[in-house]
Parts: sequence; structure tokens; C-alpha cells
Amino acid sequence: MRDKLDAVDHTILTILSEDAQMNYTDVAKRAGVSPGTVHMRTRKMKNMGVIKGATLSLDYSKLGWKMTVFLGIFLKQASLYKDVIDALSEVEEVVKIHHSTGKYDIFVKIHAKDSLHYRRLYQESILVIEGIRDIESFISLEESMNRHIHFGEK
Amino acid sequence: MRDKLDAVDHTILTILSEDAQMNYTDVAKRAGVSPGTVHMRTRKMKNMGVIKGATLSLDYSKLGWKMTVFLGIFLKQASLYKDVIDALSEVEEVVKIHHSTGKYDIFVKIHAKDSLHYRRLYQESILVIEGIRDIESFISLEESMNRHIHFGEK
DNA sequence: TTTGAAAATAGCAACCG
DNA sequence: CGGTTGCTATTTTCAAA
Repeated sequence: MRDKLDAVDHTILTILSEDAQMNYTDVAKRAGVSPGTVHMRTRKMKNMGVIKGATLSLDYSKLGWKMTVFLGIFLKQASLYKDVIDALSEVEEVVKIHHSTGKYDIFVKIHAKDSLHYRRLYQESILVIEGIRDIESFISLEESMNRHIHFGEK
Repeated sequence: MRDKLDAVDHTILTILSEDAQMNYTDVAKRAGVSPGTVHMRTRKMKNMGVIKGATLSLDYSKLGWKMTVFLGIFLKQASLYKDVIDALSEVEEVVKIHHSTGKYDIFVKIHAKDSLHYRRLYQESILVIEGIRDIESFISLEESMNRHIHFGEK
């Protein structure tokens, strides 16, 4: 098993990025190879850690979770990074955490059911975290796009 | 077919959110129902638009895409929103666009292979977009977490 | 990498509670 | 009426060429 990805691997990734539940037979047709090859390549990329897993793309608003909020967090000291990450991880509504450079120290994505839920969450679970100096928040009104990179070229 | 989601639906969503490629038989075992039910519920939720699709979770750095950058964009006028979104959509490296309120007008996520790629991309494809007044950018050094909401309660 | 075959699963229909 | 069960077509998965 070679550890380098070729054009076939990239094609498979692009196809599965769009629909991870597509069966191998159809993927094989689109990629122009046999189902067995798709199976082998996919397993290889999972073992390599290139494919970390598969997840559903959900319409949160239809599930009653109407708000998506981003928080740009400033730390009191850079060394508190890990403690704050750990504390944020405890909050179930926090779905993404990025350690960033530039404007904010940490960048977080949160889901909330409504503004009441969000306010309570923000005040009772986020603001109380030790080590946070300041927070800038912005509410996502609409997700206009959500896609993957097209792994065309080498 | 009822249009309301019950506890079984939520359980299925939670399981598939963690691994969208798990087969229905295993999902059924975990959810404590029959495979037929899982099949039926999943189809219902797809038809309702609750499940929009499934996508791979990839390790971009292993694919040679080392940088993730967030851009907070300020518009010259709010009315230019749609034009700017359209222009951003043309840029292949832009993977997410959020229309937001609070600090920025538009919030964007970008993948780039390296800093050279990013700089060229930023200057030649983003900065030139008509209607953008200013941009604040921050680079994600590390994604510490990426998960879904646990749809436990109603 | 493909091919072909065996095992497992998806998807459906009729039945049951 | 929705869930389960059992059946069939399809798909996954592996071994051999």
C-alpha cells in the first residue's frame, strides 16, 4: 500500500465529500474504476487518517435549533489556552473550537435553540470560564454555503 | 407519516452524526429498534429536509491543504450582500459563507494549501471583489474540536 | 487493478400488535 | 397506524488472477 494519494484517490474523496452515503458501486462508476478499488482506496485513506469519518449534514433550524453563533475569544494570558479549551469542551452547545492567530485567540461555533437559550448559555456557561478576557460574538443569520474543496489537481 | 420527530428519530440522528457510514443494522441495535424502522425514519427525515446529506470529515493537512483561514468581511453597503456572496461563491477555496450580524456582515471560511497560496488567493480573488469595504482575517492554527449537538431531549 | 464469488446489508411487502 | 419480521435484490468485501 503506497502512502501517496493519486488522482483516483482525489476523485473518490471529491465524490464522497458531496455524498458520503453513496454506495461503492456508484462511486466506482463515477470514478471509472471497479468497486473493489474504491473499497481498497477508501480503507487505505481511513487508515492513513485522511478520512477521519463521515457525518450528517443537518438542517438545525428544522430540529428546533434556530441559532448559530460565533464567538471570538480573547484570553487573559496565552498560557491559559488549554484550560479554556477544556472548559469550552464541557459545554455541549459548543460544536467547534479553533485555536487561531490574528484577531482572536480562540474561535468558537455554538448552536442554540433560541435567543433565550443562547443568552442563558452565554452568561452561565461561557462568561464564567476562568481565563477569558473578552468575547466578541456574532450571530449567523443564514448559512449561504457549505461545501468542500474540490481535490482536482495534484 | 407524522411530521414530528420523536425520541427514536433523535437517537438515530445522534448516532449517524457521529458516523454517517454506520449500517442500518448497527444503528438499529444501538437505537433499540428494528433495521426496517431505521430505514423508514431516515427516509422520512431526508424527505423532510432535516437530513440534508452526508459528508466526509477529512484531515485537510494530510491532503496538503495546511491552512484554514476565517475572514470577517465588512460591506460598503448592506444591499451589496448578494453580489458579494455570489462573487465569493466563485472562489473554489471558499468553503463556508455565513451572513452574520454583530461584528461582521459576512463571515467566510477558506482552505489554502500554504501561505503562498493563501496570499495569492486573498489578493487576487478576495480583495478584488466589488462591494467589500474591509476584511479582518484570522488563521486557524488548530482545530481542537468538531462535533455535533447531542439530540437528547425534546 | 480487476474479476468473481460469498457474506452481509438495504429496502420492501405483508403481517402483527 | 406504526413497528416488526422475513424475503429478495443489491452491495460490500475478500481472495485469486
